[in-house]
Amino acid sequence: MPRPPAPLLSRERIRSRALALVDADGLTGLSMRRLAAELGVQAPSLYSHYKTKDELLQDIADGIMEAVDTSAFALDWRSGLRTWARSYRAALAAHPNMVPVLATGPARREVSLARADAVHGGLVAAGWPPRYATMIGASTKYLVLGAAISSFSRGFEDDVQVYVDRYPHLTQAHRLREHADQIDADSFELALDAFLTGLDALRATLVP
Amino acid sequence: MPRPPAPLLSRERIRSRALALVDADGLTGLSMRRLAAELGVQAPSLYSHYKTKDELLQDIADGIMEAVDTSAFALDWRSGLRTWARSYRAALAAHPNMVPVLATGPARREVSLARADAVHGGLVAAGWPPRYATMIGASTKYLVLGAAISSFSRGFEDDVQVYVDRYPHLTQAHRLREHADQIDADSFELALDAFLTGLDALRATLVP
DNA sequence: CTCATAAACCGTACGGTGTTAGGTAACCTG
DNA sequence: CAGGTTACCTAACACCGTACGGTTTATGAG
Repeated sequence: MPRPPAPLLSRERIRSRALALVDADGLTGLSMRRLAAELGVQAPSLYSHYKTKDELLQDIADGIMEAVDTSAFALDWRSGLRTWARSYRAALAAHPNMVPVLATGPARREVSLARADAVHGGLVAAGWPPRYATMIGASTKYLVLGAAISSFSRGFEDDVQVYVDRYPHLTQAHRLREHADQIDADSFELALDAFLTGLDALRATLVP
Repeated sequence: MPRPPAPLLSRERIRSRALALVDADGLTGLSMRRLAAELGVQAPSLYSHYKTKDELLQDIADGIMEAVDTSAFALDWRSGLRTWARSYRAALAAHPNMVPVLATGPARREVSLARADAVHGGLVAAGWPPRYATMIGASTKYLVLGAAISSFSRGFEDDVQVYVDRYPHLTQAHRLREHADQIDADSFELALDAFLTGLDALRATLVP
């Protein structure tokens, strides 16, 4: 079968099917052959649309980053940071298997850069010294990516009983195993709150 | 060559050589064949010592986690948390390529569990309600793992000039490119400080 | 001291991976 | 309508993790 009358593939079709595969079966569940098969096509055909598998993954990552919201910096830096962090975390939590790609991939992605610029700009506009704006942006990113990748719910295996007697202090945590998602969400909010409170205090020492 | 008079391999020899490979060339730089070659041996021979490649990686991860220090909880929870977070971050920063394994791997590793138990226990002993101890432990881990995996220094590529004019607010950050490691360290300290300050405030509302 | 067993190496091989090369026919531009 | 580009194909390369079985040697039991 040579070039078909109507294209069978498109970057968008490939990307969305690939993301579905990753969501369902993890990063290792995505292979070019398997993806091609799901699209009713042979593996090398994908290379007419993406130069490498990594380019495909980065493109998917770009799509995920578009859900991140930095608009609230128009209000004030606190809301800006909060909205940014929450939407960022939500975007990652929607596709947890993609987090390693998002986290380790280069920041050259257009979308990431635009977001970083908005954050930095918003903080500077609110009166933070540029150096602090950089650090606050980085710190918040730490929190978000850390929460996404080391999510509590992924931390424990299914057979819980093993640990319980060996590590008595963890009992409580294990008992809450099924509420792990809630723990994750609560921990993130706690961290964000504490962090912002701390920033307020810091700011007071900077701008008396 | 059958069983040699003196063993050519040992778990320790394999593990340390494997870690050296990962440190030098990243996770993708570690293959069983290549590792075996470096040890003067054939790939399948490694399977006499490790059941799978993943078991090897988890063993390496265990070794890294041993450098994490939770002893300072004996003093007070603030020092405990600080020392834990710093030593944890340092351990990861020493082997940044291993971070994805450390972050996504199961928490069933003996060493990780012992650490988590110490943290939880330390916080509870200091008067934090168990539920908060869990969240504070998780939050701190977010910070550490996020800092390790999304390290600022890895965020930007070498050819910097491309972005500078497109994203004016980032100029400052880029100028500091070569100080990226310092930015990482400073951002982490800032985040940790702010977080702890916020926890103090939170504790004041809990224990009046 | 013998003898069975387990251990630690080897070579071979299977099924998978990302990717390249070259072929063919349909599309798009001149 | 000619010619180049495009989007598919098949075949193949170089790798990957690892299962299998063979060979010898160390080890532990009687």
